[in-house]
Amino acid sequence: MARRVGRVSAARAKAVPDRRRAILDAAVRVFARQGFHACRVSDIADEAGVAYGLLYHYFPSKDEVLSTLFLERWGVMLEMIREVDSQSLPAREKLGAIASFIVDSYAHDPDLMKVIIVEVTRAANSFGQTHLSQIREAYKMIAEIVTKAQEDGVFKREIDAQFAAMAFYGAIEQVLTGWIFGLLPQGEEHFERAKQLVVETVCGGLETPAPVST
Amino acid sequence: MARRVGRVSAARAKAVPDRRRAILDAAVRVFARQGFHACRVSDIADEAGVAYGLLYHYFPSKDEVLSTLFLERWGVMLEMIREVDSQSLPAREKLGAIASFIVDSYAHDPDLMKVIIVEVTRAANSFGQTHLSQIREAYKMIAEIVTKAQEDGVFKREIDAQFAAMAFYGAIEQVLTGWIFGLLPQGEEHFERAKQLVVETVCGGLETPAPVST
DNA sequence: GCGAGTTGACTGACCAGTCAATCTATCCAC
DNA sequence: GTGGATAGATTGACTGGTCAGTCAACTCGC
Repeated sequence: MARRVGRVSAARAKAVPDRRRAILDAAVRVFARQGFHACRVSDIADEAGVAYGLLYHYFPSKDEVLSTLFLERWGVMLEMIREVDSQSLPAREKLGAIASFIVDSYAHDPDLMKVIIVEVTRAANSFGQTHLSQIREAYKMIAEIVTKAQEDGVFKREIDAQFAAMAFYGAIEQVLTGWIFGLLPQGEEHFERAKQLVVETVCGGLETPAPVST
Repeated sequence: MARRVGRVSAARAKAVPDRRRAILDAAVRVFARQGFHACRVSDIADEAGVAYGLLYHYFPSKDEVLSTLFLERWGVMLEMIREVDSQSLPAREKLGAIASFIVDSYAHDPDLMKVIIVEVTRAANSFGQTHLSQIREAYKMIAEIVTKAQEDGVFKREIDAQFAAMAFYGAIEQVLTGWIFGLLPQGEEHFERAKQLVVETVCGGLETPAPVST
């Protein structure tokens, strides 16, 4: 964990290349290109321009490299959802913020999101199992937003919040998957549109028919 | 392919155990339990109660076993969608039939659906790539149903049909994933409810606000 | 000259796929 | 109906290649 070296005045940080970071960044590219199982540790080392053994200086195993990548990013997302959740906003905007964050994450670093989704989030037999509690945490918070909206009468009560959360998250992830597989057009405007569409579609189906009366 | 032996009068078929089938069935259980990459070919042979080498008598490779399982089932689904598509039904009912079929498939053989989803449909770097055209075919037909409904004015036009198809299919697959991961309650009544919820949610969001006028 | 950082050849385990041997059902010649 | 031939089904020990992880040696800044 303790990455700080305390050796230099932080200003000269550039001069000391962060090999650990280089390895993580290289791993993202390699995992995205070849997949976790299909790639060799030497592929990561080569991509990082680093000796094979150095990876084991910074990480105890190949698995741990992927886990680190996942936990880093997923942690940011959980924090973001928690942040959004704590504010008092309409459910539609909360869900919109979450959709935005996920889509922006993809737009900003498609490889990383591909790796997280393909190798962790959807890998029910390997890392998905290992990090189930983290993943579950996200679903839980989304479900809470839905429950809250149901209590406020904004969302229909007959739709189970757990299911709604799954459907919402699933819709987003599938759109990302569409981009990952190259099945859906990408680009700034498509990303923006996707955010709206997902929220529009899912919230449209969840909201009570007559938003005027009570 | 030619499984017929022509040796017996088909009535005594029971006496001739279908090893090929036994291997496929065993593979489903093993893949579901351990995952494709984590299991060994000998695990499949053991589970099928068959010698190691026999698997290679019926299949050219371990990969081919999984591909066979996927193509068998996915083919049935494509045929079913095509069938539904050809009838003249409201879009909501068409999508409902598709959701029903997928959920029923899971209810009927959870292991098989788990394998198909986890190891193929969502495996962007391995089998998902290999069978992309098959997978794409399903998305395409769902998108066509949406397009048709948009032309009829039943669905909003501002939502891209491709995206809608992805969101719809993604919502279902995520609900299955919830069951697979043990995050969502299972059982006959939950399965029935899930069908309604997915259709209700997604169609609710896609349909034009005022279905009365026009 | 100390130690963290770095190197890459090597090892041990694992496992997909091969193959020669064995088994069994069916058929035919007599 | 008996023996033997034939071919497909079945067996499992073995091979070859792969690759995660180890470790002894080297570098270099302080």
